[in-house]
Amino acid sequence: MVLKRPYHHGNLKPALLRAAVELIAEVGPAAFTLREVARRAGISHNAPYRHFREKDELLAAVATEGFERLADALGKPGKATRTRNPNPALGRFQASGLAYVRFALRSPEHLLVMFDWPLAPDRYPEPSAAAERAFSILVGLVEAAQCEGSLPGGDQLALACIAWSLVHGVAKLAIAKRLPFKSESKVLRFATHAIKTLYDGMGPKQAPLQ
Amino acid sequence: MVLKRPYHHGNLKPALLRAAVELIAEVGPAAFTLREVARRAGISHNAPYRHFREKDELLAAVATEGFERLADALGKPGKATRTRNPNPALGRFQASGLAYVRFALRSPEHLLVMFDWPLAPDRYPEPSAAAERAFSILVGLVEAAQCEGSLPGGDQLALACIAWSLVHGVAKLAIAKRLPFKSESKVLRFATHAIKTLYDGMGPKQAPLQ
DNA sequence: CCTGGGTGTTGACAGTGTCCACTTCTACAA
DNA sequence: TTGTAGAAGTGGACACTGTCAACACCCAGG
Repeated sequence: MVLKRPYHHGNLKPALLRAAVELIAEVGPAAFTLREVARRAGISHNAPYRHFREKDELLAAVATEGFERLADALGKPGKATRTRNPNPALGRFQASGLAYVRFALRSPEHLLVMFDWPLAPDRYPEPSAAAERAFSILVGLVEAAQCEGSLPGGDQLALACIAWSLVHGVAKLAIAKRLPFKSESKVLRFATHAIKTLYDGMGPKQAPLQ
Repeated sequence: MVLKRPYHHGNLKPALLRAAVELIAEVGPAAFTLREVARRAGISHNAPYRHFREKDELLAAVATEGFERLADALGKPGKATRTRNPNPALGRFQASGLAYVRFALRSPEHLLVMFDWPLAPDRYPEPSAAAERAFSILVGLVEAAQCEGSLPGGDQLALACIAWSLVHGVAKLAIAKRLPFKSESKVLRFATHAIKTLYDGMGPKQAPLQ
């Protein structure tokens, strides 16, 4: 009795997504190959074209998935946020920065595709839309902290962009192994320090943007 | 009388470097093609192999050139630094952050190769070495500001890394067009604001890293 | 039962990085 | 001045890639 894989895979699309992420984790997005993904999924080199118009569409799906997971990570309160914290909104804001870096360290392959793979935004609007959603979560956290009085009022967008830039820089440099911190915990401690430093500079008495 | 290109190009290597940077500026590092570079330089598809072992070696040369130009930009005092400034070292430190962002905006193709192209550091040590040199300039600026008293003493490395992370994040997000600032001048104004905010948080009374 | 269309396969083509053998020219020694 | 070794450039080949077209399979709904 022959145990053969059926002609139809069943749910190839998610399997392709998983295999793609795995492959990117191994060889990076540049050396990523549609045919190798197909090989790993045990199908012919053309089967992916039944589920994705082209290579970039698969990568766009990976990027979208990444932004959604990032949004989840940013939105989650984080267990370190104490209930007796006098500034809970501030705690969540700072925790989200740490969550950003943690996400990058644990899913570098997603981050690479999300930010380093050039996808024409008009051909693939979904990743951009998911990115907007994630960013709006950050803006919301800034606004909450402003209401709470733990961040200066005024330009939420600028404040959010500054915070985003800092944690994005930490994340990118860390996964490129360009920071002198090797272990995940050391990077996270550094990130905490960086976030605190930036927050100290944001203090309520700060001057407006020019 | 036939006006023909001589069999030997003369100085093909720099011509290839220039053509490579141009092509990357047009299509990005991912779609960058050695054969197209050769075409643009008006030579056969194999001539580049007389000057670069492989495609990655050409890209490594681009990255090295980028880090050297970045180091130059960081080291230059910057015309905005006033001679009557009470804290000249601090001024140079902050100006270097702005120079980082300016460099990214004016040479995005270099920055992309420098940070987003995965080169095995053991096979291509030169870009890493040039990166080290650039980073050490930043550390030097931090130390000078510490001597001057305009930055807190202590862990220069951590301070430099925080500053680097911030401007790197601004630079990467800006050239990926993910910041809500379109013109170069607006991005630079935002970067100035971000740097100032971070500096305010670094103030001399800051707590040590955990 | 039968049939349309979604899913998967095989084959093909142009373009790529890289290897090899070959040609052309330059620089330097005799 | 001449000869020649070797640097610089050429053309062809190979395996591999993304993508297209034509075909095979098989599950749903009539």
